[in-house]
Amino acid sequence: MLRIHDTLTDELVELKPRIPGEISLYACGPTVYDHPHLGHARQAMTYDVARRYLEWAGWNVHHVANITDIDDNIINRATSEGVTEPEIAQHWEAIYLEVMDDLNILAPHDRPRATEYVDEMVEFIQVLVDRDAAYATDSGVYLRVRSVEGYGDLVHRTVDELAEGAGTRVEIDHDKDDPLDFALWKAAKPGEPTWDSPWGPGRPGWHIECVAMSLGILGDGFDLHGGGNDLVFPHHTNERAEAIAAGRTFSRYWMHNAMLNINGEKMSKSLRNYTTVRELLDEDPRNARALRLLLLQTHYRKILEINSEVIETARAGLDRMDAMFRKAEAAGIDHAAAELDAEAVAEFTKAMNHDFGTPEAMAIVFEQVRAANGAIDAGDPQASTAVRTAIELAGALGLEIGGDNGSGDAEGDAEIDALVDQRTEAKAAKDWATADRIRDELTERGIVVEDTPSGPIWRRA
RNA sequence: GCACCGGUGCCUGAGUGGUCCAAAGGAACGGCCUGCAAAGCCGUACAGUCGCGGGUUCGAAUCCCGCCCGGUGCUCCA
Repeated sequence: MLRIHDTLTDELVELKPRIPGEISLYACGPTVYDHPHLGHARQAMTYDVARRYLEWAGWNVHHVANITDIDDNIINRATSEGVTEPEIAQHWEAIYLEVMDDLNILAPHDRPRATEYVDEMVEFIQVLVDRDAAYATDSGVYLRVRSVEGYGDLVHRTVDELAEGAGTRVEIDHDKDDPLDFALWKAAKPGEPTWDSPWGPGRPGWHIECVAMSLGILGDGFDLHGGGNDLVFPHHTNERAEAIAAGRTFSRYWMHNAMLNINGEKMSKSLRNYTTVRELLDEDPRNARALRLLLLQTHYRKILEINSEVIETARAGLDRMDAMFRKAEAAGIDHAAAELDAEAVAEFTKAMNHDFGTPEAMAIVFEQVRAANGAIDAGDPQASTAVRTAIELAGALGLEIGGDNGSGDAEGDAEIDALVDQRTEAKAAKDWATADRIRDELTERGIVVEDTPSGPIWRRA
């Protein structure tokens, strides 16, 4: 039984899919106008892990993640750089996709773009206008928020409580019937990209794209909608309102991942305290896996303090897993065909079925790593099971054990192999001085030599 | 101002009524292994009890009340 924390009810509930055995998941994607930062990586990875686990557990998952390629930020950036909006969007989308790939995040089954769904959005808005849930003014089309039953349910606030906060906006938005109302369609302003509509040329307003795309691709009553918890209000609240006002059934469960902190504060664009994913990967490509491990060791709904120190820590944990893998390979253990440890698999599944309990799941993986190391040292034939189980379970969450930095066929490896052989010969002759000199030389070149019962193996530090 | 979330060992962090005299990873220390290392394994200390004070309960890190501290959302600003 799969249980998740549902934002709407604020309770741990059993996820009962619309179609048995199948889960439809819509995860909000980025607006492409700048470098993705670590917060975007956490968001994407949260749903990547969820999707991978569900698939591993035998569910048939339909994962949709959009690209928002038209909005104020894109227009502003295009204006300031003197280029067109599509140029900005295409440029940053390509970078986003590249970064996601580097992070080993699976491409969603569908990745719709907002600008490809404008017709559907217009049709959707027309329905809202026809139902008198929306009204047109000179500046655009607005949704009557107070006509929507349970508008603030997702944030657990009443409409009046929300209105209290929005009160001071009345004057600014003089066009609106009610300060809470928000734009579904924005009338064209000079120099902005526009599309035709029954209300004149303009462009999509708040979050209508996600409604059109999620319902368009996944259909009414799809299972799960996710995103960062900074989207709960107003973004997801408004999406939900639009769907309800149109008489549609929107997503039936909601999950939201927590933010990343730097020095105790939320990482965000406006605070300018973010690290881009590219910076992290340029520092060391292994950081892609280190970041995944770090995120897995923290529950997705908990704020995580992130800095170079905790990344280093995660990398050390990763080294431990990889060392186990190298040792197993060197010992000639045939783990690929080995059986899984049924008890560990059961515990892992139990942890994951409890609101994606990845920290517990990873604890189980590490226990298998320790068991594997011990068994390999002892020459225990059970070693292959532990090795296989660790690799399998980590792999189910997208973490590849033994993924990189081992000895291989890269440029210069033959030379290192030769040096390692020389050291082995010196050791055989008990010429410790020569052996240590060679090891020092290797160390200087960033190579670590590890002696095992089946001979030396080496890796890049 | 309103609301929400969090405060667990040196660090990152699991656990949300008994199986917890509190997982896992990292760092530290000791032992084994090694020619010496590295890696690994074993063990130890650090949480005298889970921010503080009350309460509920046979039983609380876990529930309730109050307080302190930190953060976030709305507001403001962009």
